Amino acid sequence: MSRDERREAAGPAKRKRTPLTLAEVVAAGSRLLDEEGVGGLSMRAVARRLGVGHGSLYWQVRDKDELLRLILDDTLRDIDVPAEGPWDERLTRLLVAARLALRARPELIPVLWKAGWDLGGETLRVADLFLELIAESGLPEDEVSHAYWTALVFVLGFVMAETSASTTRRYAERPDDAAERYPHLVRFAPGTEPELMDTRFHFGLEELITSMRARAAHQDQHTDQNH
Amino acid sequence: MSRDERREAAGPAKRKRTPLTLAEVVAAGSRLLDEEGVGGLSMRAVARRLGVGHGSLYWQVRDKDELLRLILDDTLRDIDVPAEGPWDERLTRLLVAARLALRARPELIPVLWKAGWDLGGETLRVADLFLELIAESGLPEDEVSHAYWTALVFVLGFVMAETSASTTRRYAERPDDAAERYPHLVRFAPGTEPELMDTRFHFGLEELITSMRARAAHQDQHTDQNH
DNA sequence: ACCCTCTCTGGAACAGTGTTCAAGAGAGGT
DNA sequence: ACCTCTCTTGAACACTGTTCCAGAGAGGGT
Repeated sequence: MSRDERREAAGPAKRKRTPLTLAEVVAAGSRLLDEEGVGGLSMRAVARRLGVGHGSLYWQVRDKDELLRLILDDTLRDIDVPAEGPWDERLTRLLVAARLALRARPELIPVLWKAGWDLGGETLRVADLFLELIAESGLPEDEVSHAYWTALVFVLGFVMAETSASTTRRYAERPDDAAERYPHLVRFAPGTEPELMDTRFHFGLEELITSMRARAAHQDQHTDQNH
Repeated sequence: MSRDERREAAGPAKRKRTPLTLAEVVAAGSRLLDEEGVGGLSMRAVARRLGVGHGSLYWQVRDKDELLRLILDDTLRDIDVPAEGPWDERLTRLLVAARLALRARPELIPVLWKAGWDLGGETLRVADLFLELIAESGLPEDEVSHAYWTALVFVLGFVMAETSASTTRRYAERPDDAAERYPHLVRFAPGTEPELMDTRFHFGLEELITSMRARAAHQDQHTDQNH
């Protein structure tokens, strides 16, 4: 923030090379994350990609952690939702968008986790929108935060599970005595084909929203009785 | 596995020091994880704690990843459930136990994640038990795996969220224009006191199981009509 | 008793990491 | 022309995981 202001006040200065903006660093980091994964995202690699000494990055960014947080915030920028419409439809859209955004860069989930949600403006924007939609459902006030957690946790956990390298399917592939030791795993071993994951996501989402609707209706009934 | 057999076949051999078992390495790793966190859990630190050269560890363990997987498996060992009783009660117990076990060592969640669930015997045992209890609910067969995912994802995401360093509460503490920019966050900012997290966990769990019961009942109805 | 083998140890070495720092280049303002 | 203040650079530091190799030392065979 204060760094940006300094930068703007200084105008379009030209140093040896064009002066290396924060945006460039974040962009390079994002590209590197997409192409090489977290393993390839080192400060030195980012610098190399920008044709810059690795020490220079620390002028734009305090930490590697800060860089990761900025990349996360940038990733959440795309998440949005139509301004009008029924709350349940808008909430569905929001969670679908969140799933897609996180799934594109699942390595950022630990960042979101470690940082304790105390992040950039985009993250806060999405969280606020999230709460707005849930509050709109008509849930009793003290249940809003519960529903928020449940939904948040659902998306986070889901993306984590679906981006898991290999999956439970492997249980069934165990050669030896798998069928005896883990009969239910072998019987129900859940597949992870993309279409299946999609239906599973919407299945869980629908359950979430249905339950919210039911509680909200119950609340309405109560309110009516009181008037 | 094959390493253990080798070890047993060789008998209680005495080398320079007592011969450094796999169990010792895992135990030292676990203690280190508990006391210092993931950051303190380096191969060299484990070796130092055992009074052993760091190269020696690689005789017991292929990787640091393998060590982490063994620690995870050890952590899940405590998870169990009474053999008798109604499925919903047993499932509740299982998920509560899973929450507690993971919460004690949340740093292992990424291990579970990266390893793609393809882990040690304890992990498989728990997953099998998990599926058994869900299947017992009477859910239609193709919905068992859906419910498994939903519940799994709930526990994983929940522990992740609740062990988040700081939390959404901080939103409200933003000094400047937070109330204008994030009104819903400020209004509903969910606290994270331990008791609150407990009720939230059971709230979500109850919703999960209620929805399972409803679907199972629906299924019964269908079955009755077919007979 | 010898010796040989095979398991295991200790420590050096390698390539990599994030971060700090002193030295200095190059614009902007005076 | 100067000085200042921003920014770049590459070396340096303290780590990391992993590999490798010279050996120590016990067990079994002769």
